[in-house]
Amino acid sequence: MSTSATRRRAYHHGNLRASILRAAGRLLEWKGLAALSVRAAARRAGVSHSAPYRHFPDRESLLAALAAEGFRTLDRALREAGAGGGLRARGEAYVRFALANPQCFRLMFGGDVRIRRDRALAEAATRVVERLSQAFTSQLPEPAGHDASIAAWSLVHGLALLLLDDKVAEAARRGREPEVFVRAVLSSIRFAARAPQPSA
Amino acid sequence: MSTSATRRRAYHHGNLRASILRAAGRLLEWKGLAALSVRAAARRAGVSHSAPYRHFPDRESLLAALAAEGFRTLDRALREAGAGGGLRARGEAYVRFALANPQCFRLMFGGDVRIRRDRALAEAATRVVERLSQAFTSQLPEPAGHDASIAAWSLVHGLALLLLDDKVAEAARRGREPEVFVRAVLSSIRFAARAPQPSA
DNA sequence: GCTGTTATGTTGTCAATGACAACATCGATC
DNA sequence: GATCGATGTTGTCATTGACAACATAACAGC
Repeated sequence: MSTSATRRRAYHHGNLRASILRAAGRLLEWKGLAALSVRAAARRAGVSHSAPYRHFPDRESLLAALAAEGFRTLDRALREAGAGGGLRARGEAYVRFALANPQCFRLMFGGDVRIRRDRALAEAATRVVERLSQAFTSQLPEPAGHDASIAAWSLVHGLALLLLDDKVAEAARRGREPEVFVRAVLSSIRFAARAPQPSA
Repeated sequence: MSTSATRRRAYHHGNLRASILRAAGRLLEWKGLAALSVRAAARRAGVSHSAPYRHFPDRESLLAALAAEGFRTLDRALREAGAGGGLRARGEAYVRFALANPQCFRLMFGGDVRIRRDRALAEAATRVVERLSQAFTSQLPEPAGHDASIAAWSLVHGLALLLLDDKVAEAARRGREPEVFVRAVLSSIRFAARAPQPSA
């Protein structure tokens, strides 16, 4: 299992970068962003407190790598959802990802990591944005379609965050399963392509 | 000006709690949440490094107080917007508040403060939620109205955060002023008062 | 093989921070 | 005017991010 660590705890770890990322990812989801320290990740990976600095210049770079990973996963989820279903399927996939990886989602959009600082992160994020935008503009006429695509993204993004924050009271859910509730909320909206009454 | 500090730097500050809050608020907006340390706030208020602990049990309580203040301000803004205009005015006020107080808004909804832990905070937050919910359910028929109110909230909330995070590319704005852009995006949506139909 | 060079971990250290304890000072009350 | 509780200060500790100096492994060329 432990690649090269099995045979006898070598001085050189073999794949420390990946190990640190795994450890950091678990700490993030289990204990939250505040508890994710470089040193804690190092401890979990079984190396010295400053070993991670060989692979990540500073803490923010480590967070950026985690966020980039998140964007790639989200991108995959959106692609898969888009293959079978339409816009609504994509929206549900977006919210599902957020609910499944709450801390990661918050990291990706929380402003704790400056996206521009990390090239890989910037690219991964841009890809997601473009995918969302394309999916929409291909189905709605310009130029209103572009604004509608922002609106749709805002809708799923906001819903995901409100659910994560537990801001949506239990009462509002009326006992429905998350999946069902999300579908209902997303369905309560129509996009105005041009005239005020598109009537689906 | 400086209330009681003018006459000669008394041992007892007079109104340290408020001073700390002011200092913390400025640090928050100027330097961001990460740079808002208890000690920095104390320095700015001109007191010793642990003086704030007399008024706030820990750092999170200080943040909670700031967030509560934010919720109260937001509540006022929503009330004023609701008096003159309708739902859309409220939505625009919501986004406007977020853009005017980015760090505070993030603090209020970022998950860094556990809302339940602080009574004042919980009440202030609940009041905002109820106001938003009421405004909607009074204009849309139940039960779809309730889901639509969540959708509307999600919409403005998500839009605010995407704008804060700079996730919305310059291109998407097409040179429009923020106010105009927000109005356009919010206008591209209609609420389905009744049966949700699985369209696209 | 041997040696030098470079990438990768380790140990040691520093300043900043959150948190607490022990002490100082003020103001109100009897 | 002595006492006591609220409020502020000083001192201290463990944790953390960050860096420097050192150690070890891997590999190149000879």
